[in-house]
Amino acid sequence: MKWFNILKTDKNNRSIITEISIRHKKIHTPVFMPVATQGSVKAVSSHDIKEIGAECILSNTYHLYLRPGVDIIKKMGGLGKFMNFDGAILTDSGGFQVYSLSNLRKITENGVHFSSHIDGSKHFFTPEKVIDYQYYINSDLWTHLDVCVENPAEYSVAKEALEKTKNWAKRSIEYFKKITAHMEEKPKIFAIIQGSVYKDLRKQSIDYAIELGFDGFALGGLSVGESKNEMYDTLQMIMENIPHDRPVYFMGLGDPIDIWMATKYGVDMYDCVLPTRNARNGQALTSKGKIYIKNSQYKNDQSPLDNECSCYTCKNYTRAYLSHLYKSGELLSHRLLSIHNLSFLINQTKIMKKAIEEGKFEEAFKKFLDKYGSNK
RNA sequence: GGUUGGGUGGCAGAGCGGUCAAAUGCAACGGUCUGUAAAACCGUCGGGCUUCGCCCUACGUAGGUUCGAAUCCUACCCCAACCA
Repeated sequence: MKWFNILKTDKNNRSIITEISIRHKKIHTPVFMPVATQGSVKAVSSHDIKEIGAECILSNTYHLYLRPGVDIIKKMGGLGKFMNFDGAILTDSGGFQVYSLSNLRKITENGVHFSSHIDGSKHFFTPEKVIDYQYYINSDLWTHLDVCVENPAEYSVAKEALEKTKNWAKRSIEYFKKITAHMEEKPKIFAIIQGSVYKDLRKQSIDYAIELGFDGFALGGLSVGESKNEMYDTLQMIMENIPHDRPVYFMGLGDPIDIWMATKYGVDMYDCVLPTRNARNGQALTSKGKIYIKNSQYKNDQSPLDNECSCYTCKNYTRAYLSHLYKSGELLSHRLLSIHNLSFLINQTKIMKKAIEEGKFEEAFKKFLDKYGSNK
């Protein structure tokens, strides 16, 4: 049986629903994957994650390597057992930390030298080591070490980053094949597509990923400084050049409008810190747009965060209470807002699936925008 | 009743002749966040305007000294501690 199955495509655009089967777990796309950087979707328990309906979460090799250490995770039976989550787990390679911790690292041909953001200690990541670490973490979907550059990037800078990324991709998949050869239930590995906003570079990146035989495409180097229009243009160009015979994952996308848009272009998978981070910072996503729960207008508001939402938070608590919790610095506000925001995004993907199923994606998208508002 | 120390913006609390519409913190108000170094960060915060500046009202109250007072003097009103 194939592990990646296309269930339905919309006639008028590239939106698509698929089913991914990975090591006895199923992922239905389009899918939103909550981010559990350090083996925890911040503020929510694994029980909450399941209840929210997340089929897959994303964790981070770099962070788990530094703390608690991948050896400990291995000893605990892998990350799923460690954090008591039985859904699928995708791990980011640490490539994003190459970008976000740019002042703490040095890239060489062979890998990346890091100073730990925790204690300053020195570490060296190679493509092979990162594969090893994911083996210890025992995630289901792996990514290779890549070089992510901030936008806007000079062509030469983007090209150089891509060259390294390609080189590392090759080393990664070769080592991946070796290390997973004995495994009965093999994980899958995604290529990270780089190339900034440059068409020839992106094309080259895609072609090379196909040539090397990666299991999926992870679109990197987007939503890292470029304008929305540039991002959409680049995405469209990428999607026109990508064969959809394997999953396409847009790394780090979480704005609801962006997810709708990317799904229209054919993307299957998303992850983002936005719903959880913004929840902790007092912002709730609703079908009528985002709201700041601390704003004075909500302190007397007896309605739920979102009338159209049936998450645990919306079923049980008022905006007035959430406003009070947030302003009082009560930790419960983080949990309740995180549960809601994650539920909101996952619910959006459900709406998308249904619409694609019925061949009405465009209408559903328009309906969403009409209510949500097209202002960011 | 006496002595001493105080009364500063919503609160706490600096300032003790001009650079003060008044530090700082909190509160309040608004915003940012896209493969998490984030329960973080950024604005605004006396009023009014023709708003990269100007005008008005303000540091308990009322007078006074001074070119100039939140800052010095006098009286009064409060508050705190101590002494009768």
